[in-house]
Amino acid sequence: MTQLAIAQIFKALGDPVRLQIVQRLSNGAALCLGELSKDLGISRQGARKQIQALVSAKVVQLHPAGREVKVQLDATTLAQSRAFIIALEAQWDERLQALKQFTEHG
Amino acid sequence: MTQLAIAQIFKALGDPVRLQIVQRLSNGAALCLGELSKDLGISRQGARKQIQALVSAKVVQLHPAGREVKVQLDATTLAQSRAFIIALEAQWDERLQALKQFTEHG
DNA sequence: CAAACATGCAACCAATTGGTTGCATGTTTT
DNA sequence: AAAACATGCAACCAATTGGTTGCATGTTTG
Repeated sequence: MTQLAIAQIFKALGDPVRLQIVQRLSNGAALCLGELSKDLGISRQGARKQIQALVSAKVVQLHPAGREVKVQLDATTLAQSRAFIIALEAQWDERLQALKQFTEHG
Repeated sequence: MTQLAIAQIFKALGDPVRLQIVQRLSNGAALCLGELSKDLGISRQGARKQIQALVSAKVVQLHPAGREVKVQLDATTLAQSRAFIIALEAQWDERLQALKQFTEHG
C-alpha cells in the first residue's frame, strides 16, 4: 500500500455525502446507482460524481446489470484504511511506552 | 460523534502531505512547527496550512512553548476514525451473514 | 413499437484547496 | 541591543471539487 493510495481512500471517505453512501451500502441490500442517489439532497448526476470518487478510491465497485448498475462496498479497501490507522496507533503507543521508560529510569 | 465530524477527520487524513505529518508525529518525539515543516517539498507556510487542517479536524493539537509551537497527535481522534471504520465493517459482515442464511434456507 | 426507466456524457459555475510570496511580531542567544 | 530564530498574517494564484443543467443512449415494460 502506497501512502498515496491510503490518502485517496481517506479522501474518498472525507465527505459527508460519500460517507452516507458508504453507510447505506454497508447497511442494506445491494443498491443501484439510482436508488443510491435518492435523498442525498443533490441531483442524480451530482450523486453519480460522488460515487465515482468512491470507485476511484476503490472503496466501492460497480457491477452493470441490464439497464442498471449495482454498487458494492469493497471490504478490502475498508480493511486497508483500518489497518493504517491501527498501525499509526501502535507506533504512537510504542512511543508513549518508550517515553514512560525514559522518565522512570532517567 | 456526528457524521460531519467523522468526515472532517477522514478529510484531514486524505492528503499525502498531511498523512506524512501524522506519521512523523506518531513516530518520533514531539516536534515543533518548524521541524515538522521540513522535507515536505513545500514552503513553511504551506506546511503550516496543512497542519492547521489537522488541528481543525482535531487530529493534532498545538502547544505553544516559548518561541516555538509543539505539535502533538490526538490519539482519541484517531481512535474515533478507527471505531467508525470498524462499525462499518461490522454492519457489512452482519449483512453478509444474513445473506448467507437467506441463500442457505431460501 | 412506444413509453418509461436507468444511466452516461459534457459543459459550465462557484467555492474550496493547496500552494506561493512578502512582511510583521515575539523570543532566544550572543 | 542586535542578530538569529520560530512563528503569524494576509494577499494572491492555479487547480480541484462539488454541484448544476441539458441532452443522448441503451434497456425494460406495456
